[in-house]
Amino acid sequence: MPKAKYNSIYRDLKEKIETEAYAYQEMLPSEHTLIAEYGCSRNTVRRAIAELTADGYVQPMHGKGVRNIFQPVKQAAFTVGGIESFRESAARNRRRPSTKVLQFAQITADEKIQKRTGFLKGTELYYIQRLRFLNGEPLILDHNYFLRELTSGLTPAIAERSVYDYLEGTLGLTISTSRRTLTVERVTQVDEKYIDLHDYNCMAVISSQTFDDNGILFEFTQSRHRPDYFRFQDVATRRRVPAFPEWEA
Amino acid sequence: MPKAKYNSIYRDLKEKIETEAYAYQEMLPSEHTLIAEYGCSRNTVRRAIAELTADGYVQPMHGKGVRNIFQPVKQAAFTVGGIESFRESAARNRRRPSTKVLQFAQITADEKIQKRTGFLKGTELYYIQRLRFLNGEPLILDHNYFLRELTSGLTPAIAERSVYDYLEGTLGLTISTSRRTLTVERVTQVDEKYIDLHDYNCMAVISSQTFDDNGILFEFTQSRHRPDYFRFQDVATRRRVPAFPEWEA
DNA sequence: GCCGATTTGTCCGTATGTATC
DNA sequence: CGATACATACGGACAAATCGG
Repeated sequence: MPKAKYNSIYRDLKEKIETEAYAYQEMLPSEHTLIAEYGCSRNTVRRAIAELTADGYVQPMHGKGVRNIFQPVKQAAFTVGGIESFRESAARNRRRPSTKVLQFAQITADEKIQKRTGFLKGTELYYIQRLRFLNGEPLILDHNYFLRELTSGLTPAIAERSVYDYLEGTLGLTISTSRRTLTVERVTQVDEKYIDLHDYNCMAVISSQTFDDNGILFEFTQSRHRPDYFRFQDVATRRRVPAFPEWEA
Repeated sequence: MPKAKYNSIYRDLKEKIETEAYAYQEMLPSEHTLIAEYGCSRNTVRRAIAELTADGYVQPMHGKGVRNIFQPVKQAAFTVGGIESFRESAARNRRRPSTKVLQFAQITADEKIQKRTGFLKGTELYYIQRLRFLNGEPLILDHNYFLRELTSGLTPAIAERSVYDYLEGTLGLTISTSRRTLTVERVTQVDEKYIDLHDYNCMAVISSQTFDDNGILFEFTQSRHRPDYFRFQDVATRRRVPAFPEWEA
């Protein structure tokens, strides 16, 4: 799908970095060099580099060059940036995924659901509760709410396989932005029933609202992870702080 | 610091969105309109919009316009994107921060520290252990390792006030990228000693490596948060899956 | 269904500023 | 100081998606 030039340059550089064609801390070729190499404009090279920066792969330094700061992840991370289905994320971590559907229902949002999920009261939804296994061990409990209007035809069989494949492939839904919140919550009776928690009394919880390309909220999911199999990674950049004079006093 | 034009447009639009000058789901003015409004080029407007998109504030739709998808956070969030000092983050959440220094030492990295922090064996470091209070309640336990070579002159007094102010202000260090990992870990004896955990037996743990603008790792921090006061937010975007040849047929 | 107007997406070339060496 | 490198900004061109007539 993305055959844009900046994207192919981005992927090419990314692969070179990952395969250590450039050493850690080494400078990448200058923009000027890359322009010649890829036969494109400066803007296009800069855009590719901007994406690598956002990924935490490189660090441009004014007047000096662009430094490779990529370090391969030693330990498998469960969740990293982007929006991924359970199957995609399991595959990235080389684990065998499987799913058991615990509940599958058609419901109508009430006040309580509105407050939790963001779907307005009266909205027609699917509610799905699923247990997720990695290499045969139950580790994640998912509660999904899907907007029926945009996800019609969902079945337990699809829920067991891959909802995202169905939505993107069969229905042609375009998944766009997702707003996620990560918290740590006490275990519930349902958690305890299905997941062997050892002596943990907390779960790592990712709550997310997902929008399609029309900006319509079509999914709310609460994904409850057993702590020891949970890891979330992120790259942040420093922003200059705007100034709050009253603190200085 | 950032007096760049795109940045002022970004901040202006951001404030308008936050103060609901544009309603949720409403379209922003078109690029053409914004160009006239701000008296700048199209690229400059587009760059500001790109930043708002990365923040999850808006969603550009090809051929249609740019939609406002910002929803104010109901519950105070403790940690969101970016690199923030404890004081900055407390202020953003309108809480009164205070800090007690539990340990302050000069150490040399050994094998174990190298493995945990990424500092090579033999590196001269400061090790600081601090207890963080919000509105007088102890909620966070921080373990910091700073590279002495780049952070010389640190004292317990500075550690109690603000290390970042000292590094950025006095030393002129420029903080750049940070690689963070979020996990949930069992409480330690030290956690229990200083933080009233109720019956939680886990902590939310953010481990981060921070680099300066020369790409040098100068800080490793492990920040252990009491679960009920912890919240992490994120906006993700769906990346097109690279190759489905059958679609092209 | 076609066409044209609007809007965003991609790409180019150029100019100027600023930091580094 | 000049050369090199990245940062910002401008203006223009064409493509692709959407919408209304």
